[in-house]
Amino acid sequence: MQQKKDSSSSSSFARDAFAGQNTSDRPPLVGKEIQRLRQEHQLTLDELASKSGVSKSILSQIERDHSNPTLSTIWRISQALKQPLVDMLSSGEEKPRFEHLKVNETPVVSSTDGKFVLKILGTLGTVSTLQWYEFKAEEGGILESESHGSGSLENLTLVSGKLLVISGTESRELISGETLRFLTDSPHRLESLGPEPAHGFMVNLLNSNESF
Amino acid sequence: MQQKKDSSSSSSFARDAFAGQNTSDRPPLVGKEIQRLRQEHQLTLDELASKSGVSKSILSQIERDHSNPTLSTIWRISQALKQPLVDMLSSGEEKPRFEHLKVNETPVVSSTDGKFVLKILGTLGTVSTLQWYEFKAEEGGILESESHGSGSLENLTLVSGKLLVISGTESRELISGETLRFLTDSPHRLESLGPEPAHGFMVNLLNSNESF
DNA sequence: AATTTATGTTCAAAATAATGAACATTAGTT
DNA sequence: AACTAATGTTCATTATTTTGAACATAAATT
Repeated sequence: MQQKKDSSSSSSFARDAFAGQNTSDRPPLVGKEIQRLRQEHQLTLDELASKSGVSKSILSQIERDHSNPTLSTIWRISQALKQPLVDMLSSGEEKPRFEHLKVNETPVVSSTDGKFVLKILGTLGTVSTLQWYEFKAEEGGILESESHGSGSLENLTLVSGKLLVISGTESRELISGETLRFLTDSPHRLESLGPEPAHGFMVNLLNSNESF
Repeated sequence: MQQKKDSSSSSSFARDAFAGQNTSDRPPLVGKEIQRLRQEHQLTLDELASKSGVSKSILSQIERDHSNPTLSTIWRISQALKQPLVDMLSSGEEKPRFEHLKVNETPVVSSTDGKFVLKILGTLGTVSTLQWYEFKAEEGGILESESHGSGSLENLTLVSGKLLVISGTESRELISGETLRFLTDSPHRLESLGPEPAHGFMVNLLNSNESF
């Protein structure tokens, strides 16, 4: 069962040359994204190949969008890069429209007793889909927040101190240097456990997925 | 690599029998989900085949998880069913409420001399449009970047230290507590002026098609 | 410069996903 | 029941992905 094997152009899949923004009438081009992630993790093709179990050569082709990977292949790569498969695919796809998203609820940040201080570093445009903050909280400082709407995601990185995070029924304890991401489609709460003040960084993506 | 063309079980991919919840150590099983969507739309295999351009027979196999579809195949199906590709894949995957990155799991990038260290905090879901970092740079540490594309915006907040920012022909000096936003549609460079190490956060908005 | 070392790219072969036609099965009609 | 229409499954073939090894290229070392 062989046939031609045109060696120069390889598969008919390759929309040659570039891997720009997906204009939404073609499957997403994951090559650039995979390459970016691999390099961020400081892995070579060989290393990623052995981590993921996907051969080096096909990795090379996928990164250059010369191959049309199989679901299981993409999945194994995403595992090795510790990246949710879905995120890897959505990178090029429909870019989050920052334009008009209905803000179903303006996030209310309630600082209880002044022990929890939020510095608002930035918001994107007039539409609140993205906000980021620096926070400092002395021992016992508490920040309680309402739901930010379904699909919203909070990203915490702790520089120093200890922080207890409760979302829904679950909770986690964060120590210095760690990062935690969690859904904020329900009320949640941050508490500085001390003894030294908690200091960190927070990025909120609101309604990032939409889809409803 | 062995083969054997076992005709009855077809590919080695099929994890036989069921397509239940993905326990997250296998690629997602999309069969059930695709079948559900097709039936919701009241389409027969023939109809979906002609709408999607994917052959009826492979549709049948995919629905029963007897095949390991190609990215382009899944994409064509998702288009025909008017379903965001990403949603189709995530159906089975139970998304963890929390993603907890321990200290040594946070990807780190550093300059060649090791004086400028970037911790990559987030690339979730928005990968190509939004990235954020924590950085630490001892005196003399330098980070040089290419253009991030037109319309890209970089946001720096300095927690401590002094930082020189050069973008294009302009430059600014940042001191502790200050925030700077600037366009990164040209190569740019950050330099820690010391004497104490520069420490801060960086948020990059890439190519946000926004009119400026 | 010559040799290694590290990294990415191509090549022939092998595994397997995709196709169209034949087959099977069910449901509806006469 | 027998016939037909509708739907889904299997089969042989073809088209492509995937692999491992050989190759290319650049960077580092002798």
